[in-house]
Amino acid sequence: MSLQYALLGIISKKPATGYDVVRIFKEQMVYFWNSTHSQIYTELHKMETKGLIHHELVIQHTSPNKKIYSLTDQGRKDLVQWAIEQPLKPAKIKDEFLIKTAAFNVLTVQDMIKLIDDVIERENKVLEMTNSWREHYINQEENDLGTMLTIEYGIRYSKMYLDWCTWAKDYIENSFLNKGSS
Amino acid sequence: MSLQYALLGIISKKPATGYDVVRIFKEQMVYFWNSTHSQIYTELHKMETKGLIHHELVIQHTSPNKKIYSLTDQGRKDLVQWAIEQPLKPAKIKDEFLIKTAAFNVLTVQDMIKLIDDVIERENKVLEMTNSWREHYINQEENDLGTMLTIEYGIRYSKMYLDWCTWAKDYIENSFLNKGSS
DNA sequence: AGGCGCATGTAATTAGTTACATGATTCA
DNA sequence: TGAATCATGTAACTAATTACATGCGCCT
Repeated sequence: MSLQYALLGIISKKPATGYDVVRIFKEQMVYFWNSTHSQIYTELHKMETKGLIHHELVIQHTSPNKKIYSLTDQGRKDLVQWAIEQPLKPAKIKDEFLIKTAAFNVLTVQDMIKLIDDVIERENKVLEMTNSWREHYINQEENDLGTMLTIEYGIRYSKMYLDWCTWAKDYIENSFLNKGSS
Repeated sequence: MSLQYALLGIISKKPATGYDVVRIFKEQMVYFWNSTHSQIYTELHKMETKGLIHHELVIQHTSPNKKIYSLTDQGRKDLVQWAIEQPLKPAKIKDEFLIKTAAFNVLTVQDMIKLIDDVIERENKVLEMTNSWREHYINQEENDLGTMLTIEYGIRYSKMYLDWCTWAKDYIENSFLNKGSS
């Protein structure tokens, strides 16, 4: 259900295709939402049936035809009402790396460090992508408040994650200095 | 599937009941995993059938009987193998508040500020809980590396979230100083 | 008397993932 | 010539949520 509001929110800024939404999720929203193209397309169909959005078909020659979705009045009304009236559900996070971290007791120090290094590399890439996306975004005509706020959130999230990784490596190294491994 | 490894990880530290696991998820792991009792009980059944865990039934008089689960050798082996060999899946986050934030363009400034204040209040409570849980935990006999690392992660996460909220309020106030609302 | 903590489970439904399916254009 | 981008969809399956179900003891 929340996915529908996520989609309404995205489309509220600018009419978009399902394909656009997929890109937005992974470029700008990885830090707080995720979905797949199959789920998005089916959800858009349902929302159109409910009268929350409608589409305009654009015939293309060099690439496949596309459906550009916009909000209906009902869709906009529902979005606003949800945003201000619906009590916030707590965030739900599934982070496998931290599950592995929680289970460090079954690993050797070398394995721990390797896992952390891998995640540092990964998170650095994400941060780089987000940084460059922000730069590109800021040098544009329109800049949307929601985008400015959430992109800053993403950058802070990545930095916090990376700082914690560095701290964790230190903590582990200190813990095992005069103790040996596992 | 990852849930099974999360459960193996928890049980690897200390034998636990389904009920214990539910508590651990919400006290210590809210920052990186979540599940419900119904899912956990059914998953524990499956894992026992697969020979990853086994239980000891404890008959109680003042409260209901309980099943204390421990890892089998196979369970421990599977956990280690998963931790060191399985490539990390990217974290999946579902944070409704940030979806609302992304859609701030449809709201009034008052509504934005109210939403942020609500989330600050909520996050402060979470941080307090985590802080007091950590203090209680540190003053104990055994202290597990995974727990130490992930609890620190949680505290950093909450602080980052709160800092960002403060920053966002400032940003919004500055944006609308001489412009009016919506 | 009513709610919370302890403790476990199943059934029904919804949400999400993975696999299957197509096809032109562009770039290396 | 092989992979990536654009673009949309359905089918099969797995994961997760919500609702239903029980029952004692303790605290207010």
